[in-house]
Amino acid sequence: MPRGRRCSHKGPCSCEMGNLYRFVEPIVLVCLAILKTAHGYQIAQEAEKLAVTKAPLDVAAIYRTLRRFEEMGFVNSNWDTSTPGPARREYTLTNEGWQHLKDWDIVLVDVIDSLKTLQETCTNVLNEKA
Amino acid sequence: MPRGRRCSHKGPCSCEMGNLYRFVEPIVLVCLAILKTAHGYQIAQEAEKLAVTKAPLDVAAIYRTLRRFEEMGFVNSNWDTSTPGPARREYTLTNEGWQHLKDWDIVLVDVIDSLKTLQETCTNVLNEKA
DNA sequence: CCTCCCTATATGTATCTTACATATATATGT
DNA sequence: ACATATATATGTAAGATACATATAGGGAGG
Repeated sequence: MPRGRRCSHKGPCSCEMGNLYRFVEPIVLVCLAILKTAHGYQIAQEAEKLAVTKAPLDVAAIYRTLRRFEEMGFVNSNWDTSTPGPARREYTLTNEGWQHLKDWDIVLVDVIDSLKTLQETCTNVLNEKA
Repeated sequence: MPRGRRCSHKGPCSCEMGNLYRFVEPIVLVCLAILKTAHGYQIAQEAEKLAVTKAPLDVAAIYRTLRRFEEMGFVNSNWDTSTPGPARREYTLTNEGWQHLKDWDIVLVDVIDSLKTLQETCTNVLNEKA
């Protein structure tokens, strides 16, 4: 989001801080792991619960991530035309996809730990000044 | 960092996960708040303790962030030629800069909270599969 | 003197990611 | 007929990272 852009969320918001990483990749992986088989639109809805910022994930980013995952061998897909409405591309995780989720789990633990240190340092230096 | 790039860090690493956000902006602000007055190179060294990923912050990103902060009114700067060696551009936080740090503190708390939820969900779904 | 390294700032640019707009298409409700 | 929900896909500008490169002052060692 363009820096300084006004959004509808209350208080200082991640939306105004520039293009913060949205963790689309691990969120899509977790949603697929939960749903076992899912299409993009369904993942977009499930992902709202897991969004890292106050803004919902961009569906375009989700579709592109899924296509990239398929190129990388993390998911398999096939068209589902059995239901009424537009056709759905159904995705399921491969073993490589599950492994990638495991890797992300480890990385997330590291990132959270580092962010805690940063945030605590931030609070401390603000308190010292006041 | 290019996706899948090998790095020297042990185990699954944020370096291999694509261009993860490095939180350069809040890190530079915190370093400035700690050091009161500092130049870019000094911030780069202080920032290593606070880096969110295993890789140190890109010094180029730090210099560009400082110039942008000045445009935005978050810091003031002046050249320091009193010491031997190359001239240093000394930065100090303005009141607006301190306020921006406060905003980042709030955003970081939110982001950490959301990431915890994501990571816990990740671990749970991995355990359920195993 | 020359080379190497550290200090210090700055720019160039390819790639990645977000943000948002837009296009296409099927089906349902009013 | 029209709006809305479902569903996927592409286009593109702006933001951010990753890494290379350029410029310069100063100290250590051969």
